[in-house]
Amino acid sequence: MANIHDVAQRAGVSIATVSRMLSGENIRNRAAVEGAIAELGYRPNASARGLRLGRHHTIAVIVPDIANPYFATLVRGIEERVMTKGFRIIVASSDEQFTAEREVLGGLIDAVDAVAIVPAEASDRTHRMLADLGKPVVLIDRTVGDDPEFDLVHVDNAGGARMAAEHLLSLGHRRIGIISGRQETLPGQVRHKVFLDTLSSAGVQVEPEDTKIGEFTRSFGERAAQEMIAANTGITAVFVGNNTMAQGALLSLHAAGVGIPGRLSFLCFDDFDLAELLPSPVTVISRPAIAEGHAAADLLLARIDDLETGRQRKFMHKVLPVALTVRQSCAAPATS
Amino acid sequence: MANIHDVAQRAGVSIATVSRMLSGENIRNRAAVEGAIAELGYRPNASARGLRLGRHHTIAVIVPDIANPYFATLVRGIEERVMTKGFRIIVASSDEQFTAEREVLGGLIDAVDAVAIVPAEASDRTHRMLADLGKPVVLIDRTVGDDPEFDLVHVDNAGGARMAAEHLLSLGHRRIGIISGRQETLPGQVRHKVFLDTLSSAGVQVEPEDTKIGEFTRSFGERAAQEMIAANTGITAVFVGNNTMAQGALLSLHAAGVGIPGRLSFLCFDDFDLAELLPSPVTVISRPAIAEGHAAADLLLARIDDLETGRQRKFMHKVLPVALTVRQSCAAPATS
DNA sequence: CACGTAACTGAAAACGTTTACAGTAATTCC
DNA sequence: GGAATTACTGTAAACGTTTTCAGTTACGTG
Repeated sequence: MANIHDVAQRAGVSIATVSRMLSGENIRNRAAVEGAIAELGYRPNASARGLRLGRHHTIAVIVPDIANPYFATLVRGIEERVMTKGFRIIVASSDEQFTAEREVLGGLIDAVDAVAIVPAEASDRTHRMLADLGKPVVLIDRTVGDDPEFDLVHVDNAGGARMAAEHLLSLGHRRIGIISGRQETLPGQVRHKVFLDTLSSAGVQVEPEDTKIGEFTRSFGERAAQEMIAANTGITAVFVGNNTMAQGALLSLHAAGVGIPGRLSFLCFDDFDLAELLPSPVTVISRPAIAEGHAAADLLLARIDDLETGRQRKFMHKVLPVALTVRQSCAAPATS
Repeated sequence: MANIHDVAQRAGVSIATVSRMLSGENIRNRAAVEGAIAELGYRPNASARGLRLGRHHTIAVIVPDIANPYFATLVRGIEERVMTKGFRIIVASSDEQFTAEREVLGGLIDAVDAVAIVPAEASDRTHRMLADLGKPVVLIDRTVGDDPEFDLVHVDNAGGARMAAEHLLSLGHRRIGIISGRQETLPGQVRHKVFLDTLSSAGVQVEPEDTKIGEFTRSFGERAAQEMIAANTGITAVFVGNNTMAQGALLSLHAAGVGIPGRLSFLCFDDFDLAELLPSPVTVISRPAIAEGHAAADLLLARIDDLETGRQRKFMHKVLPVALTVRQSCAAPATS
């Protein structure tokens, strides 16, 4: 494997001249150096460059679980965008554990230029940990602590929840259930609150027994739906806070023979594969995961650029639009 | 950010002594060094270590598309396993392009210890490119070139295809269609061939007009199913070579109002989310993506170990079992 | 006590690259 | 022609870590 010394010797110049040419400076005998590089198949050593420059052209991407389709798509969006600028991504799954985040980032922070993270916790300790990294950070979907010390990208949770509530109201639903994610997370809290507030301003209240709050997991969705079925409180519609919980809830409703939308209208935040092929194709608030990844990447790349040019810029808060995708899982409540 | 010089100064020893202690050697004043490390929050610089050692504790993982649920799960399996050995993963999506693979690997090969790849091509040029990397490589699912110069992990394509054929035969199907992936790829070829051979040994032939071969994509699946519907040759069952194509085929069949299994029995290789919730829950050959990732990681970690101990070992070829998961998309052909 | 050995130490060099500084040659201007 | 300026060069040091080699100290044995 050829190094810069080999190239310099072959071209009859110093290693400094080779390096300069690679950095875009003019040199006298460009042809000889280019020829040597091609003949030797030379590529600069990334570790050496990173060590000398303190810049690695690498982004750390931390998500709860790379196998989750939403996060996988988000990562794809980030990858696509940073790749166009010669960057690559290191990926790690946190399993919603702060300790995993801290461990991973501690071990690789001096080999990356910036961090994109879907944080496990909204806590002050996460806030501090991220601030102490001394690298640009973009939060995705969720906030940490109180100070606006990081860039943030998220979808229009409020707008989506409002659309969901209005859709169910417009169909005539008045006894409505909700399955929400953890209230310490931005998506969990905002979707929940805005859905309730929108109903409330139309004079509709969601009862405590019709409210389930827990993890954004499939198994929680299953359990929540099972409990609602068992409680049999007469809800005619349910709003589920994300697609993973919704998949679990659908399994339970199916197993219990609950007809959708005949007995229960069903609407969830986030789309998922084959939603349109289910017995009652699911009405969803759909979001652009790829675009969200692109937006996060753009914010980080801009931040990295700022570091090099010495520019100071305020923290950005970017909100991506969502859309109501009406399929067939919602109908007016049965009159009997 | 503290470096090893800071630690050495604070502990009153040389940097060599600090380094030795970190490498597990005995030193006289261990307490002082450990104390200095803790007080300064010192972590070794990964780039410097990698440069000096030529070892990075990093694995490159190249898959066609990280947003594809199967590959995302595979990557998760790899991540889980290598992480237990202090390794991390750099991920890139090739979009089934050799040129992307070559570009990505060229840029990061000196920053990683090994490569796990689902190659875009079975070609000699891919074989050569991977061999020239001079690092351990494990192929996943697909082979390259002819020589067995790499470790390989794949699922039991032959076993799965055989089970699929036998299942349809046992139900009495005699006019059967097949939608297969590219024949230059191991999964595409083996699943196709063994399915046909199994039918053939029971005296059943698949007609050319009932055979569709193309990309392992959803859109190809859609198109293939559309063509089969339009051809209306009277097939009573179809076997689809993977889950992505199957999802596309299901969309087309649904749109055309083709009843499953009433008019057409449907069976595919690979499972997918919510398969059991479809109007006719899909019968699949299911495979263990996480376990496949684990197996690939284990082979690579063993290879890395070999490099350090100087051990020579033959190339491994690991085959993971698949299973027939019977749901309700297959029935005996209608008698009318 | 003298000698040999084991255990540890620090200085220096290595890994591959970038760049500051001093030097040289060529060009331009007065 | 001489002085100033520009454009380029190579040497040496930097980045943070690991490890070789030479040196020192402590211990055990005859």
